[in-house]
Amino acid sequence: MATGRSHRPATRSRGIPEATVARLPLYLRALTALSERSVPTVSSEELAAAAGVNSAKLRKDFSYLGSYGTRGVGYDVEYLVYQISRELGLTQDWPVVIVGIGNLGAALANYGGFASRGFRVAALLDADTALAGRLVAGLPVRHIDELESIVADNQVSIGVIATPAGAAQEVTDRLVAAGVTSILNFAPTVLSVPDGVDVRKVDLSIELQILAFHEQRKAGEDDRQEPDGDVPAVMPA
Amino acid sequence: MATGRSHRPATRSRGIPEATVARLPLYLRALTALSERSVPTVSSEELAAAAGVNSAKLRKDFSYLGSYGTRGVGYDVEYLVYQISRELGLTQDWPVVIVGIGNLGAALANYGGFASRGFRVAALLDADTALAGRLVAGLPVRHIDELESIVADNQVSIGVIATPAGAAQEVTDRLVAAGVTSILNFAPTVLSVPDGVDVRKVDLSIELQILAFHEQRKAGEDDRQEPDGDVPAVMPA
DNA sequence: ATGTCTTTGTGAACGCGTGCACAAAGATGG
DNA sequence: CCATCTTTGTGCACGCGTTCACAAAGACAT
Repeated sequence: MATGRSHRPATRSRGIPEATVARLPLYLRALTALSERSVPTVSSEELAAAAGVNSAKLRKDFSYLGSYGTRGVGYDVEYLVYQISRELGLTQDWPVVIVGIGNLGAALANYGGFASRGFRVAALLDADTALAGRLVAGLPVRHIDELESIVADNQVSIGVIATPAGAAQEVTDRLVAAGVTSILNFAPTVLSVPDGVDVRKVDLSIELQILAFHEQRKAGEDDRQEPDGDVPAVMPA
Repeated sequence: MATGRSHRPATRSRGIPEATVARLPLYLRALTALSERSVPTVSSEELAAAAGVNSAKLRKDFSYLGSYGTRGVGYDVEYLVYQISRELGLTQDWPVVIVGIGNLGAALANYGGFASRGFRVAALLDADTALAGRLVAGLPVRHIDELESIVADNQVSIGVIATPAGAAQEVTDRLVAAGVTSILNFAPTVLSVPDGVDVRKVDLSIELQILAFHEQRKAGEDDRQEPDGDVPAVMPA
């Protein structure tokens, strides 16, 4: 999982399991593709294949939405797109600030997947005064000291942190103090936030390390290059 | 979780639960920080706090490694760094290719967290001939048609996909055919791969949508702006 | 109207992950 | 050597998530 949920013990939000919520964007993406091809209906089997999940799981997920499929036919694509979008809150506009306009921040600013899903980049912020005013993805980079006023003026509730690890906690504190209640963290640090603030993290290096673990295991099955056992009884120094 | 595991039903790799594997990089990061401050030992309580997890969970995780703490004292930092690194396969060198050198690909190429963890960027590939030869993070961008020879010559087993969604499956097929068995996918598509190939995905937009869901729920608790009920008995068209 | 066929929605069982709580282990001091 | 104190390692119970398998629902043809 490229991600960890907040520490709170799996708060089941309004009866919709967290695991289901995490899959809704996946379904939405597949459904949007179908919608663009003007496909009127899909069966749970087809949609599950497109989303890469088990069909029973998909049906159960939709049952939490109180979603209405038609037995013998399937689900109405347009209706489902609307339902899921509404459930995820994508029918409203979410202003977002991105802090830290390095390579990653610029990539995020340019990422098309945001705008098309109801997310609007309200501002790009960076501590580097040399960057100030430069256009990235058509938006001017503004200085971090404008954070508080920008968050307040635009009613920003979601912040994206793409700063170096060292700056992440301070930026978080300022975002939270300014009123942000959801944070997407790309910096490789554990952020501490008060109750009521959600943090999701994406760590590029962690994902790669998990892959390396499995890769090593695969290699070890074919030819184990390790002479001694896998769990040697070596004592620590 | 920003991530989904491969479809295979939770293959417990050599007795180490998948959930534990996903946390090892987290522990490693915290331990590395302690190591740099020359801290000799940590208790499970301290380390758990630094990693943002429950201490009992951490102790159980380490018990899978056959790890040796000392009762009454804690864990030896250096020893644990070594153990986890070895377990994750980070003591060896992992050549990686990055395909798609747009904003995101460039960000990944520049990301310091890779090199410091045993990952070496063997090559940057892009289909755009205009990019060919340009230096990104000190490496020349090479044309996608060199993929097969580069993978073979460098024994690359891990590929990172940062292309647009439309190109991702084709790139995947070529990577797999060339011998890559682990893929980290940043493109917003479901990739199909043969058995034995691991795929992990990171979808920036999905994370944001999950945050939006919780954000909406929070807002709904204070003042519900929706006049009708949350689960209206509206029939599909 | 009736029968057949497709597909949904869900009851139930199972397995994994989590966290409590405690016994065992070892360090430390007298 | 013994007592005390700290911290690990884990047995156990609980809850969430997943999957199977099937009954109910509806479409469609005759």
